[in-house]
Amino acid sequence: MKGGGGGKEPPEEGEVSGKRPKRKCLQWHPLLAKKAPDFSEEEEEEDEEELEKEPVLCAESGAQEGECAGMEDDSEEYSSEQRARRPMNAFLLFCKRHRSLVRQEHPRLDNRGATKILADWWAVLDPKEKQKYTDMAKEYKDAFMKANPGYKWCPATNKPVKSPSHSVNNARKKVWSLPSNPSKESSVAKKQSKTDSTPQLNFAMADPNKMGGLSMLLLAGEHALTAREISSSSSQTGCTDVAKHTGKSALFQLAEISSSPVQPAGGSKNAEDTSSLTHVEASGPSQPSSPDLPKSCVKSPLFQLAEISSSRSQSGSEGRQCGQSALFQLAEMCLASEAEKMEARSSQPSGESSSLCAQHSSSSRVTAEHEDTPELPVTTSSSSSSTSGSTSSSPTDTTLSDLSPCKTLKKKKKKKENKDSDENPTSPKKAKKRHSPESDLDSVMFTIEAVAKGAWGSEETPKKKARLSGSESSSTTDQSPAVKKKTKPKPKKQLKLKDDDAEEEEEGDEETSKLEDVEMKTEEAPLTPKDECENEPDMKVEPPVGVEDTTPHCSPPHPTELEEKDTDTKQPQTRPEDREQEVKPETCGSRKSERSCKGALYKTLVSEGMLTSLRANVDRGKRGSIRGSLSDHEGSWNDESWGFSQAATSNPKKLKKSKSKEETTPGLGKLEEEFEKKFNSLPQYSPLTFDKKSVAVTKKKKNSTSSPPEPPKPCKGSSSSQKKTLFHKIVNKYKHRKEKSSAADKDVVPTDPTVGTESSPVVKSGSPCVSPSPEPQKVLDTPVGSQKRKARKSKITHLVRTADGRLSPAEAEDKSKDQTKNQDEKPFTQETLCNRGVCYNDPRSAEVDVTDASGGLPAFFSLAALAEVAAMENVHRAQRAVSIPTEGQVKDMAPVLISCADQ
DNA sequence: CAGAATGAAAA
DNA sequence: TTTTCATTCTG
Repeated sequence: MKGGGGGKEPPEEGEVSGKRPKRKCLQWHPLLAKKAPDFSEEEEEEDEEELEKEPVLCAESGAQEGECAGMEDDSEEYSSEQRARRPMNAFLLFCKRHRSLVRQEHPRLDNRGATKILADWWAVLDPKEKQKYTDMAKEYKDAFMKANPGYKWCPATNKPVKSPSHSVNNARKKVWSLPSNPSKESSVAKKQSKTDSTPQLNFAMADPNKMGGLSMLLLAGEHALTAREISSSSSQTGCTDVAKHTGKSALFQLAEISSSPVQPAGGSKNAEDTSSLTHVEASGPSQPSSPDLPKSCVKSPLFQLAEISSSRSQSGSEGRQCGQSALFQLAEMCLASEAEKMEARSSQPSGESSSLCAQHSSSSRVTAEHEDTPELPVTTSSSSSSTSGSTSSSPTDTTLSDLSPCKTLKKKKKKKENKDSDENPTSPKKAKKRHSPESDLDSVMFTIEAVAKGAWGSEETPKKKARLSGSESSSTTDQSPAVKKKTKPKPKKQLKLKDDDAEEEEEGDEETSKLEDVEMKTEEAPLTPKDECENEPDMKVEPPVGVEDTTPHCSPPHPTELEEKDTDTKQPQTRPEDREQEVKPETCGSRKSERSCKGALYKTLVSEGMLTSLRANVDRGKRGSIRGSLSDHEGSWNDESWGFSQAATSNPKKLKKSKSKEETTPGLGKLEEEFEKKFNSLPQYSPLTFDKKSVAVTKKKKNSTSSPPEPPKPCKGSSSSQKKTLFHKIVNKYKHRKEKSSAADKDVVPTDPTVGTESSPVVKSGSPCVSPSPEPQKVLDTPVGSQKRKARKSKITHLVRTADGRLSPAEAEDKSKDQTKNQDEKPFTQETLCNRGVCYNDPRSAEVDVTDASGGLPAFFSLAALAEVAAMENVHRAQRAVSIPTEGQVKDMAPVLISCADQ
């Protein structure tokens, strides 16, 4: 990463200090390194990763790293990173997957606290579930090792050994990327090549086509264009910028490709699109590349455009022009057949934009675009639809295609779907949506701008959302996006955006478009066989994304939940888009440097929560919906997936990076993607389950039973019945734990007077049920700080325990903490149960809740108690947001309550 | 940057 | 057995 070929340094810390900068970097692939050098910080990593892939390809083709990979990796990346990060263990995977949930539940809780909770959860987790994570971790590790044959866990020691820079670096790189391996290994391993090769190859395979093709195209185009650009043609201008960023574009492409996790099929649409694009290009500006592009390349054109736009954004003035040009290009591409028409149109816009370029104009446009925005999605869908006629059957379609490419492509890729069939259906829709030609242009522009801004990620996310939400989302929009936003459980991520109240309208439009997309997606989904499973889950997940939890767990409350979900989903969707819109204007308006703009925008978007929310939602959704089913299929992920992942992942990366801090998500390279996929497939347990568990535990503890630990069933399964089972399991586990901890229990406090309070933490926005908080209870039950681990030196201090077994001061402290937590958390537990059904949204009502809590439910609540709680929650909600009718909620809650009671 | 957790690997 | 380090991110 860091090093990336060219300017890699930039990236993170460059060499960071000797060791790793700490950045969060996931294990993205080193491959990317090449490209991005210039770019900035955030993207750098991503880009690099993406780029890496390319290199990888090269490497594969040749000796491996040969040039690209090897060089880059070795010299730069390695040096900078040194070694890949060690693969996460099961627990870490679990943490990664659930941390967001925990945080949501307990917004105030800092990570450490979250970690503790997670540890508790982990402890409670059923063996089966745990096993899943363990297996995943193992796979991950195995894959990693394949990639990095000689990888040593402890670099430090090793470091000294080799030349500091290289050897170490090598190790460091991301394991994932193959290329690195070879180089790394060079010293060490000689061995690896073969095993590694396979995975790598996969990478390479995917990459080369795409990457090479794209990059080549881009470059060629750039050159050609550059010359022209200068002249003025809008479209071409874009190219020039592109040239600089080509690398990036390549990355993007990769990313996109990668993003399409699963199937290559996605290419099909792309291919068509590309073809259209190619035509356009050919007709227009640069002739060269387009024809060559393979299907895989197809996307590339779009990407290129996007990239271009992005690049332009980065670059200052030129960038602007470029951006416009990019838009034009896109339009052109789309229009391909209609190129002429398009050109005419484009020319106009281009003239405006290009001349003024700038953002000034952009701002105005943006506003206009907002209106149009809805179209975009539509367009996207349409684009996908137009499979057959690469050139684009109708102008409208073409336009649509333009927009869509990004999104559609990604989606498609993921699915791998076969192109045509899917596309066809969609196309009609697209056509519908498409407004006037002009609008199309606008939309295109919009998209481009978005891209430039960094919306890319956002765009993607929206897509996902769309996908997820699918039918659901459609309805949802209305509700109260505002509510959630406001609520924002977690301040940070999700909601920065808040600003956007006004945007709601837009959102609605967008949603509609999204909906369409969704439909498209849905259609597509079926197509892909393998993916179907995954996809579906994903789809589901997505919807939830917006929402906090997916409901699976909470089956009972459904009605309300559903509504809420919808709303939630909406929000998320809206958010991103909103964000984009908002951002755009801002960024556009005052763009600073291109890059900064882009990065900033992107970040903002992400930070705002679009990304995060997405991620979180996704996770939840997956976990909820998928849970059981998905978890297992990892199966092949090692080689295949890796390969795949490598190929596909890009999107996520962006997200990650951008968000990296926040969520992390995808970011990785292909591997990562795969990894992520798998990761996502891992069951996510809703807090509820834990809560229940914890609750149960607490109760049980009291009882003292000795029930065996068995775990009942993993949560995965079904909701209602499962709940109970889970509950029991949990209880059992807890018992065990408690037994272990024995003395500590006291603190726990089964009762938790506070119970009522916590709902707020959940905040999360509305996540309906789930999020709420299981943790607390656990905390309560278990001594929070898991003292399990021996204390490390440093830790030891606080651990002191009295001989009695009672809390030592230290423990007392812990307990106190716990109590505090309890207040926050514990209350949740009970409430959570209720909540889950209820779904409260209070964003942060913790305070309020507390008051409520004072009322406190008894540890176990009677229905009445629950009802009260629910009522309170409702009230809160009403205050905040609104949307949810209290009465209705209450009704909804009833079932939930009942369920709780049952438990 | 420490630290909270768990786990895997290395010393 | 003890250390490192993987992830995440607040303070």
